[in-house]
Amino acid sequence: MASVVFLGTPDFAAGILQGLVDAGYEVSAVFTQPDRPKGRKGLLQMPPVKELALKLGIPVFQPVKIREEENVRILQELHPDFIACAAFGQIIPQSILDIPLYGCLNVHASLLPAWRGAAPIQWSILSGDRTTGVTIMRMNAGLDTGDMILKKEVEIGPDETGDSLFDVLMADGAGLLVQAMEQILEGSAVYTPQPEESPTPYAKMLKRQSGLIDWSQSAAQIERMIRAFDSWPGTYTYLNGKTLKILKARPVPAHEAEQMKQKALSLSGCGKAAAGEILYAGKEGLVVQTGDGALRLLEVQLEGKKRMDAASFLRGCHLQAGGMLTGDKSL
RNA sequence: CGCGGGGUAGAGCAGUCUGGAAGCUCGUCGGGCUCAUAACCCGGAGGUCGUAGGUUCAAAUCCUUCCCCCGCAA
Repeated sequence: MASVVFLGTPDFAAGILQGLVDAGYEVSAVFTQPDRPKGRKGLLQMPPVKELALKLGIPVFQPVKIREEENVRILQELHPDFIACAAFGQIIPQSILDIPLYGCLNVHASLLPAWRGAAPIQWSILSGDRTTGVTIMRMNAGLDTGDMILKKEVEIGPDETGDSLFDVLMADGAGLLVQAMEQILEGSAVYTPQPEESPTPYAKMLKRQSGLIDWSQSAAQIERMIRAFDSWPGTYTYLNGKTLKILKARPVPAHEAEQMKQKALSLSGCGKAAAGEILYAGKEGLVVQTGDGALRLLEVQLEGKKRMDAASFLRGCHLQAGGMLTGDKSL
């Protein structure tokens, strides 16, 4: 059986690694990011890939920079048939790409050339794509621009979240990677160059702050963001200066939204509902005005509190129509 | 010792500063009103106030120990 060196870091990568091992490949070493401080006590925590590798008895390397000569030499001495890479988090230099006999393969969670970059899953949901998928490619020096070997398309359901899509693409990606390796070994693999231009913007890496809700966007857009960013990086807004995470929401049908708006306006007696204004808080849930349409919040979490459904939240919070959710903590 | 919020009835909270009868909203159970109801009215059940000590005539409340949950930062 061919020998493989695996490069990867998060859960997604661990799933791929498991797939390789299950398929019977001899994984001679794993490279992953260094342990990082995590959690409230700042304890060092190993990346999921390291955890799995240790369990499987595979040697683990955690270079800060894999491109350094020492690591290149280690890889050379391993004489891998393949290098398999999934969400490693570091750029792989040409000197390493040249090492494996059959090339350096990457599992990328989009249908390339769409959504090149670090967060393809979230970006595909966020932008409202109906489908996405996973692509196995032979890596080159560019960023997710290598020749494609296999692809699998996956539907994005109306309730799809970043997490649920991760699970699906991880399983499919693992299977597809194994399949691609088999094809390469028997010489039947077909390498398809990517078009130079991607049909989408770059899937930029997300930060915590990416999850701040802009209430002037449409209800549909915000709802997609909530699903796409679940569970990382999550979405949030501010209520009376406190962080309020929004975990689940649904757009309100137009006619219903209009009714609530009129009622809210007659109560407040002034102007018109602003984006972020709470139109309704009561038995029908918690409804917020957006730039286009209204959004019903179904599950929220105030800082310091547990996540809870809107009804529970309102019981303790005594919110009223007219309150504001804002992107500014000081308001 | 990174910063901070919290653990009170099945759920969500108030009460803690200024010790002195265990409360609120919802749910639940029973009854009533109603053509009817998730609406309204009346009544009931349900809590070792996270744990272990301490102070006190008296502790949810003050002091100390420990456990657990959560937000931020990294």
